Amino acid sequence: MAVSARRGAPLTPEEIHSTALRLVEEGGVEALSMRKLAAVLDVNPMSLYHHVANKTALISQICQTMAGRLALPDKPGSPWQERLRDLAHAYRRMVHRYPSLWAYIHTHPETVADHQGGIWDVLFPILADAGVPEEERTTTADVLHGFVAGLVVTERQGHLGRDDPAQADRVYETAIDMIIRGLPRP
Amino acid sequence: MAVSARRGAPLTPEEIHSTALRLVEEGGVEALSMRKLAAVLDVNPMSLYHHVANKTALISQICQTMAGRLALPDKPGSPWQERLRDLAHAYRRMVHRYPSLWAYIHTHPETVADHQGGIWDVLFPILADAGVPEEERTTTADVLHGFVAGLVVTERQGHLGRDDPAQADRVYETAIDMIIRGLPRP
DNA sequence: TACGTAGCCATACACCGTATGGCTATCGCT
DNA sequence: AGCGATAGCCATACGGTGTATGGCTACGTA
Repeated sequence: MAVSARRGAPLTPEEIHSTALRLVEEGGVEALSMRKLAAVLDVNPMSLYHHVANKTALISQICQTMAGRLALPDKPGSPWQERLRDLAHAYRRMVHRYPSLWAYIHTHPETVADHQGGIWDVLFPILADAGVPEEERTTTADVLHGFVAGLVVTERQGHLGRDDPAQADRVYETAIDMIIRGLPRP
Repeated sequence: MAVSARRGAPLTPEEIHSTALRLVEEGGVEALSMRKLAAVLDVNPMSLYHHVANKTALISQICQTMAGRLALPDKPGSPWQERLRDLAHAYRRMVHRYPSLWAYIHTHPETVADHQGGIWDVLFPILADAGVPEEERTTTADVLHGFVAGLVVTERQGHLGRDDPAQADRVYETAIDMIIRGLPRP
């Protein structure tokens, strides 16, 4: 199969994805270039294109592997308020781990498929328990997701806890309180 | 002064900013390049650098001119709920007008100075009327801004009103309701 | 043994931002 | 009037980007 002269084994999509994700974690999305990635993998840049359609497809794929790493908590017995809070915290943790990639997703929504798997499977039952009627759950989920996403972006921008990370935690908590307070219809 | 051979008059920063903003409105931030801008202005690319420090400075400047175009409503007599709603709508209108530039700001917060002028001067009195104690107003403003920004981004991504723009209006309205409901402490 | 093909690579193209340095026409000053 | 400073413009060049094109090698299968 004409394996690379410099490397022993042939490339695998997994190897490409993980190293690309590592590059993004280290230097942001703008630090990921096909040439640099190829250099790290010790391969000619064009060899990547035998395993990846193009750069945007690659980013989309590593976005999905990142989303797959979202640690989803759900304690079915607990009240919906607590579960919603846990979910918001899990979301926050993930954004803090991959801030740059997350910003990319926010401006390129097409990279992530719609409303299936991951967060949504956890969020919908929570909304059901909170008394949101079924026909409103999709949009409510969208609104809540928008709120939390905007909140985390704001935090990433340095506001809410400019100096003190403990204060950021507190502000995040009270913001979640606000959401929980606002969710039930009067 | 050795005016351009091809143009009659010398370049002005205003001309550069407005044409750059036009390019961004038409094709997004990624469609703005110094070379294209120079071509539109019928000038050598390097001539731009006598009026603009570099590309990011240029973008930062057109961000500010955009922010200056935010139509800020404020009816001091009305209740804070109504004024908050008006502000959220003004924000939404602006994001819809310059979606790409807005996304850029969200991922490059350094482009816009902090907490002075524009929105904040209007938002702070509203929060005061809503009974938010002074020492919490900054973070509360940040949280609310995060909420609304995330909401609009979500809308821009096609959710909340996928098909029907009227439905998007309705959902936005109820989301603002939710914020207003959640703002006062219990 | 012959062939298809999977994997790799070298080259090239068009684009990008911008550092460098030189040209010219105008202004203020002597 | 003469002259230096300077504002505005431009040509060239460097290092970077994504990727189209086409050719090479070595393996699996028939």
